[in-house]
Amino acid sequence: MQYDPKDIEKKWREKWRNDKTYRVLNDASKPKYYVLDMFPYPSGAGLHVGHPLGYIASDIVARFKRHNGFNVLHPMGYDSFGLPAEQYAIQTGQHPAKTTEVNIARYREQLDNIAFSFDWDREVRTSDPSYYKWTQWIFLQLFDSWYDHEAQRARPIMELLARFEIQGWHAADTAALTGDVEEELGAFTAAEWKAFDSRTRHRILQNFRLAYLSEAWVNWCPALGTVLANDEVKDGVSERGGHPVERKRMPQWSMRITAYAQRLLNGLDTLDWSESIKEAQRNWIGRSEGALVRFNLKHGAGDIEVFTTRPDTLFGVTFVTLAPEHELVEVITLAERREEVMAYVTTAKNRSERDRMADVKTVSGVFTGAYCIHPFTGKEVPVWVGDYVLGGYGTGAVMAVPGGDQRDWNFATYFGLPIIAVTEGADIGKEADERKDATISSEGFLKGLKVPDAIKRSIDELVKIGAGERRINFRLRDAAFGRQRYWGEPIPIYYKDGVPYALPESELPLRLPEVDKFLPTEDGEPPLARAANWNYQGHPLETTTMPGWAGSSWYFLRYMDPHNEGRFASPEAVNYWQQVDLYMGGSEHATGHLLYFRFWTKFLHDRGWINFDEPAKKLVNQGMIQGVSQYIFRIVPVIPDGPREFTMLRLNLNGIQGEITLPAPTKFVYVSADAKDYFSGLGTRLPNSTTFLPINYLFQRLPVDVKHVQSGELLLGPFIDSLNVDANEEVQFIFHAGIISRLNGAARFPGVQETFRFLTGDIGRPRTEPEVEKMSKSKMNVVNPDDIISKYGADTLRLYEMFLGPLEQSKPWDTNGIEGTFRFLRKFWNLFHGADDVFGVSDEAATKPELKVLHATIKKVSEDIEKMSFNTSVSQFMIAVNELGTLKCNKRAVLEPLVITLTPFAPHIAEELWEKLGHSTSVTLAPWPKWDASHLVEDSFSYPISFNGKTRLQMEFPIALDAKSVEAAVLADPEVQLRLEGKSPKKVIVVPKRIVNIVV
RNA sequence: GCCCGGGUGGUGAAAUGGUAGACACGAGGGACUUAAAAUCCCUUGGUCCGCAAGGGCUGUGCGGGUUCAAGUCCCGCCCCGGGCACCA
Repeated sequence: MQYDPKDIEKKWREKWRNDKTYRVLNDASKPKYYVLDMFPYPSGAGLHVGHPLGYIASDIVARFKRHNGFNVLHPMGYDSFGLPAEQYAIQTGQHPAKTTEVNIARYREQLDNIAFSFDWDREVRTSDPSYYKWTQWIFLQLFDSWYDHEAQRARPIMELLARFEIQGWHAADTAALTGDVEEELGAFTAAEWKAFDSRTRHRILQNFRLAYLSEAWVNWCPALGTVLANDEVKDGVSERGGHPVERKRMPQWSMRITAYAQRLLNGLDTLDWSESIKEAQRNWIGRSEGALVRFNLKHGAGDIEVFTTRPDTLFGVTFVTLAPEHELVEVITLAERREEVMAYVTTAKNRSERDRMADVKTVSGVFTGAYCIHPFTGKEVPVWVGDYVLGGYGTGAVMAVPGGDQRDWNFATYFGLPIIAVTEGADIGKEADERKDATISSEGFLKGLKVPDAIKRSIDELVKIGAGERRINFRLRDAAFGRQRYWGEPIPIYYKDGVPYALPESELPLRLPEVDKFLPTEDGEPPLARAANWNYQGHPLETTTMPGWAGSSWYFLRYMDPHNEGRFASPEAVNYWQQVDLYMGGSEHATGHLLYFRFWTKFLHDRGWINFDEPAKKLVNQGMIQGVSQYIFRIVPVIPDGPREFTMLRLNLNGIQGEITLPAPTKFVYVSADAKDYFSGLGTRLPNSTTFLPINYLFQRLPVDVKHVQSGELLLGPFIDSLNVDANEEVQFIFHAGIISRLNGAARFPGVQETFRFLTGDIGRPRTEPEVEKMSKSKMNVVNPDDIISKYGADTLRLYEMFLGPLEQSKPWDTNGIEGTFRFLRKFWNLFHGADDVFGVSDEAATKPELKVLHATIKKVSEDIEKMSFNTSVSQFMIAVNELGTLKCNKRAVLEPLVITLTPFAPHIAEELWEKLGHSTSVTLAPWPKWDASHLVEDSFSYPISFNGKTRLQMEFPIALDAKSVEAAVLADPEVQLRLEGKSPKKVIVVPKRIVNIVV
């Protein structure tokens, strides 16, 4: 029997399913290993070849650990709430739950085809009420918690209430209770607290809750009645529809992730994650040390607070800039400047933040007419508004030091504001001096100090005169948690007198209501406002839903105990499975998902629900699989029905050779990539001064479906079929050697009647031009694993994806090499089958060379899996099969252990052969073979003999021979002597079992 | 601008400081076959010398350095990919 994956793979898929081979029990008697993949969003496009790359790698590790006696948790599920399903629902009216269901079914089928060892009994879906019940429950815990910065952990809000009743709240509590990173709060005594009405108390508590309602800036699009993400806004209008967008402050549910900023930063040091991901998180958290400085206003009470990392440059301050959103803008602007300032503010703040940040070149701003007082010099400092200052970062105001900060310099130069040099050796006529190792040269007490000393000294001075203090600032902002959307978890909150209250736990899950349309209401309320009876005991329920990252922030816990109805997971399950041992996923989640994931884990730990505070010990990012698009070129008439006849040059390998008149060129004139250069000067003159194409023809580059391309050549038949041309319509191809065309299915070379076959055989096929880029439908370069599986089988796909190269490296998907892995499997199969294709293995004892191959393979593959170097393990398997083939080895003693080692990579073929070898239980349960070093010992080693590091000849010596004897033997060799030309070597280096190097 | 990756044959790639290019694709040649498929064998970094056997030189983005020995370590550049950012 020839190796035929089709039947084998189907057979085993069914058997695994029926036998529940991959079921995992919480069996505390075995050591555990938790392998987790980032679960997919089930999009309508289905799985593409990029998805399985990580899944296959983690599956190999999971299976390997299982063979090595671990109880392995390796689950899969779906991040099934999300925008695409909702958009589709808006367009088609289909309920997102329905389309999600259909998409999941397709994903499941595709995943099953690749033989992942998932325990599907543990599948979770974030959109399933039995799952989101617990997402809502965690939300309620967050709502019920505050962060104690002294104890560095979250605590129940009750404990804060108790504290208020005894101590009230004082300015001195700011550092302890809000960690200096949150909003200011007015002081109150214990007596005052007790006297507050419930509304006031709730309002105050919002400042402490980890899930809280606050005013936040959003991109509001009145026409769409919804809030847009930064990247949905371009040039102040919505990307879809081009409707105006305004920045608006709206009540929003937020997560106080900033409370965890320092711990999220510290925790990184304990994690076995890639340095690039950790660095990305560090940058995102963006801790900076500096000072808070207060500039008193010249007129009226109050001050402008600025945060600066460079208080040492204070003497260089020549103005202060406020963000357009800054609340003081309206207060301090002089009446006569009001109109101009407000006009600027309106335009500036309505630019999206991304726009403002991306546009470095344009400087814009306006003078408020107001002044503040420099804390050290007492001089008046003008206050400006500029959109280079962002409202959401720091205090929303900067002290501008044009001599020390380039952005301030640009602003000052543009508006003609004074620039003072702050550092020695600065050339402020050209640019700001941002060096952090400079010496301060400005006037005052900082003069002559190095920057770090000057920073310290300036803060001391600020504290002394009460104009500022040391401050740590984080770039990280609290995460917006509410979404004006339908397809997400409802937030379990109801409102009484406008005050938000937690829904009782017994009311969970708060199910998504039915609505007539998935659109906002006419007055801009989110879709949930359309639901009938959307209230709790007569009180309105929250109408926004949770963002996509809510469900994925804790899913790793649910897999541990997915059907528990009384808790998100039982303490026993959590204690047993603990952290994820290996987390596999894309690096695009570096700052989104992975940060929230860590945040929720820390929170659940603080409140005592779990006993660890990082979700995943080890993280591996699989590289991106890019698509290889294929482009062909086309000549199209600019006027579709205009005159068609034109003259072209006849081309061949030597270039241009005569003219061809195409009597009736059609709309389908394609140009092979190897001839495209002749068209580069389109409409202009070619080197021999003959116009090639009339000016009213266009030369286009367009992608062709990668399915219609093989080895860089266009497959004419399938391609022409895909064009939907009438059978009598002509399609022409121009390429290097000439022109071919097809009419009525037959093709002819101009002037000569020929068959199609002649043309493809003789002239070849039109070449396409490849380009590596992101996989996308529009580029027609999406490769779906199903096609490959139906052609070669899942085992080949698994092996090939691993063989492509190092897991973490991005690489283009290219099936050119896939034959190699398929051939390998066939050769592997043939080792067990005689020339007549009948299964047969021998029970003879293995020979020494056979054992060497076997043990070298076990060793290499075992070590490579631990290192996640799967491409090299596949190579080792190939080497083993080639060598065993040469040795004509069909011995059970060699092949049986080899089958086990191949199982993690190619489980179907391994199961089939294992069964043929006479086993009745699954090979997935077989213990991993141990390699024995004694089989790998060599008797002798062929030393490369090099002269000055250049290898010249080989000499074989027994391994046991010591360095001295090797040296003597080498020098005694006549050929070595010949090369020495009588000279005696300066030095001879002998590295046993490695090399001999003679220095002359 | 900053941060993180990465530059090795025609292609994907391999290489504890120790024989650069394993393994695979592709290409070329051959065997088997009516033919095809499949399989097997040989050649395959570049270049030069040689009828041949064989040999020389050169070669891991570029320029230096350390070392008996560098794809690998150090210094300085260039290029490509990805991420972040008027972050004060």
